[in-house]
This record gives sequence, C-alpha cells and structure tokens, in this order.
Amino acid sequence: MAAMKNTITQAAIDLFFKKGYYATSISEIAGACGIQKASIYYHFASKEDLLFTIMHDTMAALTAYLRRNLERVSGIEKRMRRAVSCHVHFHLEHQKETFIASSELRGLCRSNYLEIVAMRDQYEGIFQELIAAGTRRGVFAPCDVKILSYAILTLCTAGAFWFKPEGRLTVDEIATIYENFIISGLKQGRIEPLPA
Amino acid sequence: MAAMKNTITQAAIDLFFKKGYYATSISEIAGACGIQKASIYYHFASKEDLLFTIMHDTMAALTAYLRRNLERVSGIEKRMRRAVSCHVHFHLEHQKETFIASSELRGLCRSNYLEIVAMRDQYEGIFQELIAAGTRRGVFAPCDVKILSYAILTLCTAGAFWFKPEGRLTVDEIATIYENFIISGLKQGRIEPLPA
DNA sequence: TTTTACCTAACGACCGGTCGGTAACCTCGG
DNA sequence: CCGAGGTTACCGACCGGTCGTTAGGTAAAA
Repeated sequence: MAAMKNTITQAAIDLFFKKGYYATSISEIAGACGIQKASIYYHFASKEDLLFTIMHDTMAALTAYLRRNLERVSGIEKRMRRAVSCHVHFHLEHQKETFIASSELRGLCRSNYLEIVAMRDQYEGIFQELIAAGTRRGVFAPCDVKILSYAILTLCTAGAFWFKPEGRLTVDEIATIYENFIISGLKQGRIEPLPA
Repeated sequence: MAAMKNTITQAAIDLFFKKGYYATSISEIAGACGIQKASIYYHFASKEDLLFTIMHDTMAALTAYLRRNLERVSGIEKRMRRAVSCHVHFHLEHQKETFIASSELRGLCRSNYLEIVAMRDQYEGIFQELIAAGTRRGVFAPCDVKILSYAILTLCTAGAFWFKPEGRLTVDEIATIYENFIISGLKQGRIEPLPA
C-alpha cells in the first residue's frame, strides 16, 4: 500500500536530478506518475517536504552504510581506505539522490536546512575523527583536519556530478583511484616502513 | 558611461551567489541597483543573458589568469604547483563568480551551455596536459588523466562553496595545503630522490 | 534631432497550493 | 452474509501571486 508514494519520490528524484529542484514543477512530477498534481498533496505536505524527505532519507542511508561497513575494520589506514571506498560507492551507486542532497540545500527553509546540515556534519565527523586519530598515531602527516576532511569528501562527492554509469571505468576502479590518491595525500611524502 | 551595467552585474553576482539563479528575480536585482526591473532590459537581453555574461567573463578571466601565471614557470612539478595555486587563488578571491559559474550551468539554454562547457573543457585541458606530461617523464605516477584532473579541479573548486574570507586560514595557506596534498597524490608513494 | 537611459503599466504564462467531491475499499454490528 | 459508515487515494477546478518580458513614453545628453 502507498506504492504511489514511492513512485512519486522516484519521479521527483529523476526530475530534480535532471532539471534541478526549482526548474521542476509539481505537475511535471505528477505527470510522470500518471496522476494529477493535487494528488501529490495527499502524500506530501508541500514541494519542499518532498525534497526534504529525499535528502533526509539519503543522508540517513549514507551514514548507516558507512557505519555498517566500518564495524569490523581495524587499523587507521584500513579504516580510512574503507571509508573512502564506501563514500565513493554510495555516491556513485545512488548518484541521483546524492547529487540532489549535495546541490539543492538552498531549496530548504531554515529549520529543514539545519536538520540536513546537522546530518552532514555528523557524517563528516566520522572522517575527521579518522584523520585526527591517524595524525596522532603518526600514520598520517600532521595536517589541518577540517580542510582535509572537506577535501576528501568533496573530492568523492563531486563524482556524482560527472559520473556516467555506462562510462569507461567501473565504480570499483574509481574508488580505488581515489583511495590511493587520498591515502598518499594524507601521508604526504613520508617514507613507508617496508611491510614485513 | 554604462556604469549601471556594472552595477547590475555586481548586484546579480551578489544575489545569484546568495540565493541562487532561479530564486533571484529580476526585480530584486533592479531593486538592489535602485532602478525599475524594466530598465534591466535596456542593458541585458534577458535574465539568462545576464547569467551567461557573468559565467563567460569569469571563465575567460580564469583561463587568462592561469595562462599568464604559467608563462615563465618551467619544470613539470613547479608548473603543476603553480597551476593548483592559481586555481585555488582565483576561486577563493573571486568566490562568488566562480561559485555561480560552477553551480548554475543549468540556468543556460543549450547553445550557451555548450559555450561555457567548451571554455571549461579548454581550461581543464591545461591541467590534463600537465598531468600527462608529468607521467610521461616519470615525475608523477602513472594514472588516469581524466579522473585525476577532475579530482584536482573539483577539489579546489569546492573551496568556493565553503570558504569564508574572515575564516581561520588565509587563501595562501589553503592553497599550500592543496598544493602539497595534490602533488603527493600525483606522486603516489614513490620514493623521492633527495634534493642535492 | 537623435540617442541614451531610464520610467510606468501591463501582459500572459505558470506556479504551488487548496477545495469540494467521489469511487473503491475496509470494517464491523446485526 | 449484509450493508452502513468510515477511510484511502485520487480528481477537476480554481485561486492568489509572482515571474520574465514587452510596449510605449519621457527627460536629459549629445
């Protein structure tokens, strides 16, 4: 039951991704679902509510995905590698949603905006803790944690802007490239002790 | 003469940056200039023409700035360092314009869109040639040129999204952090010959 | 006299959102 | 097993408002 609510959400995701939130009208979304625009308001309180729901669910799924994948991984470098990999995978495999979540923040009113930003900050916090722990233990070179975390996250997030599923490289290949690039940057030229 | 045209452009830059292109109305821009909205159309053919002008001028200035700064720099690594530094400097010192140029592409019709994208591709090409030359000569580790160039550019471009002029770090400090981070990533763990 | 740089007023289109209505389905007392 | 009453999920029509844009006019400058 309420299958239509999912249909609406999916249509909205497709259209917000393709045309942007402001350029998409409620009647377009309704048209894509084969219903009248008034019927949208049975399922959602407003256009912004629809956007907020998409963003909120996406951020919740993203954070849960990362936490779940880090559960049984130990060692700073391994954890950071896994975190980057997860970040890339989620963003490329849920390209439309993550694109919307990171580019349509301006469509939200103040309270909704603050809620999404809080979720984003919490997610970023996981990376910042990893970086901080790594520098404390000498695995990573000393650095500015905030700047580096922004760098790492926006780097991978940006993938959702240009990624094409039918493109030259697989998600796994891209994730590996980013993983190595970032780990190198975090270590900053220090000479590696040879593995045993 | 035509001082008002500059006033309008600047007001549009401020408002597009603060609220976004779609959320900004012509009458708001006019209001910020102390004129009526119809008068905007004496200086610009349409709202999109205003956006396009901003983007076009910004991209032209960005490319010219980079070329000018690379003119007398030799050596792959030095050139790449300079290029990254320029990219960061320009994006943070012209934060509003570059933010608009990289986030409002959807406001353009097809032909205008293609023109701006062509300028962007040309700019990206400078970085891609640097990366390719670096890998050929063994200065950088072998890598996927396209992916790495996207990575480098979006990394720094993203600065325009969160940078606050009154913030903790200066533009120079941020540029240096990025410079080192990127060079490390491009060299990918290879052991540096000690400088003489 | 022509051009420049603005104005007032209005237009048509479209937008998000609301209203009253309704057909189909579910529930439950008799 | 029935049917009354409520609930679910939609529809068509409409509203107030805003938007980008245009038409026509005007006062000053060239």
